[in-house]
Amino acid sequence: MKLPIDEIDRKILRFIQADSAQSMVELGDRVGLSASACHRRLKALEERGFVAGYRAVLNRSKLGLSMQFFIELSLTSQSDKTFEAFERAVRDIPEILECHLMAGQSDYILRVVCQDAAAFERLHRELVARLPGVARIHSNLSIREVKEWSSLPV
Amino acid sequence: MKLPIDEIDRKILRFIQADSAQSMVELGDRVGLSASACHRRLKALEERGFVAGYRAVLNRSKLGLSMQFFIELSLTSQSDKTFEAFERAVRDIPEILECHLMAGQSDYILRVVCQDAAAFERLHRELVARLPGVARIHSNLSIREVKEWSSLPV
DNA sequence: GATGAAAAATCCCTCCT
DNA sequence: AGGAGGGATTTTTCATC
Repeated sequence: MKLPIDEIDRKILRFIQADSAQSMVELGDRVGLSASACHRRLKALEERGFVAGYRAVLNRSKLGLSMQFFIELSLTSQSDKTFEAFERAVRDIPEILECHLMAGQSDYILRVVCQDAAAFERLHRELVARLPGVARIHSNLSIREVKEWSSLPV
Repeated sequence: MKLPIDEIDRKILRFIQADSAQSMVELGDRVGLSASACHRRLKALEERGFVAGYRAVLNRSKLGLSMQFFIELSLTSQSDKTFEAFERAVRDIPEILECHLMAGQSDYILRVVCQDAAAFERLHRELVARLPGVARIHSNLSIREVKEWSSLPV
C-alpha cells in the first residue's frame, strides 16, 4: 500500500470535501486532469481509505433544529463498566450528534441539537441527566456558528 | 412554499445523510418508492432548501490529523470591532474547523485538528494565542470520538 | 506507471400513462 | 406514483507517452 499522495490528490480531496456532487468532468477541470484520470485517482484514494464516506448536509434551521448545545459532563466513577454503559446509552440518543471522551476536568463533551428551549429542557432532564453514571452536567448554548462545515486541511 | 414534509421525505433525508453516494434505485428501494418518484421528492427537498450540500467525509487519521481539541476562549472586550476582527481571523485559519459564539462564561469555542503535540503547540502559540482580542484560552483534548458524524434527527 | 480518448455500462431525469 | 426513453455521466478499455 503506497502511502504518499501528491498535490493533485490533495486537490481532489479538497474539492470533494467542499462539494461531492460535481461531475468527474468538473472535478477533472479543477485539478487539471481528464475525467478518466481524475476518476482513477479518486477511486484509488477511496480504495486506500482516505474517504470515509459521502453525506448530504442538511439545513438545520429548515428542519426546526435551530438550537445547539455543547454539554460537558463527568461520571460518578472511572470504572470501565461505567464508561461503557454511558457510551452505549449516548449512541442511542439521536439528538446527541457527537460525543467526545475528554482529557482534563470534564470526562465527556456532547454536541446536541434541538428545536427550542422546551425541547432542550426535556432532552436535558429526561435523557442526558438520566444517562448512566452521570455526576455533573454543564450546558453551553451556541448562539451562532461563526465557522462551520470547514474542510480538513489537506 | 409548502412546509410540511411527510415520513417518506424524512426517510430520504435520513438515508442521504448517512450515504449520499447511493443510486436512486437503491434509495427508492429503502424508502419504498420507485426511482423516479424518489428522484422527484429529493429534487423537491433540495429545491425547498432542506439540503445544504453534498460532501465527502475524509479519514482524519489517514491524513495524519489525529489530534482534535476544543478550545474555549474569551475576548478582551465586548465591542463589535473586537468580535468582527476575531471572527474574520478565525475564518482564515484552516486548522480551525468550527467556531461557535457561546452564551455563558466562554465567548467562543473552537474545534481544531492537528497532527501531533508539536503541531498543536505551534498552532496554539502562533495562531490561536495571536488571534485579535484574545484574553483567555483553555484547551481541551478529545481523547476519543465516542460518537461522530451522526445524522440530524429528522 | 500514469494519461487522454473513446467505448461500454450505468444512472439521471423527463415525459407519459 | 410507476415505467420507458433519451441523454448525460460514470466506468472500463486501450493506445500512447
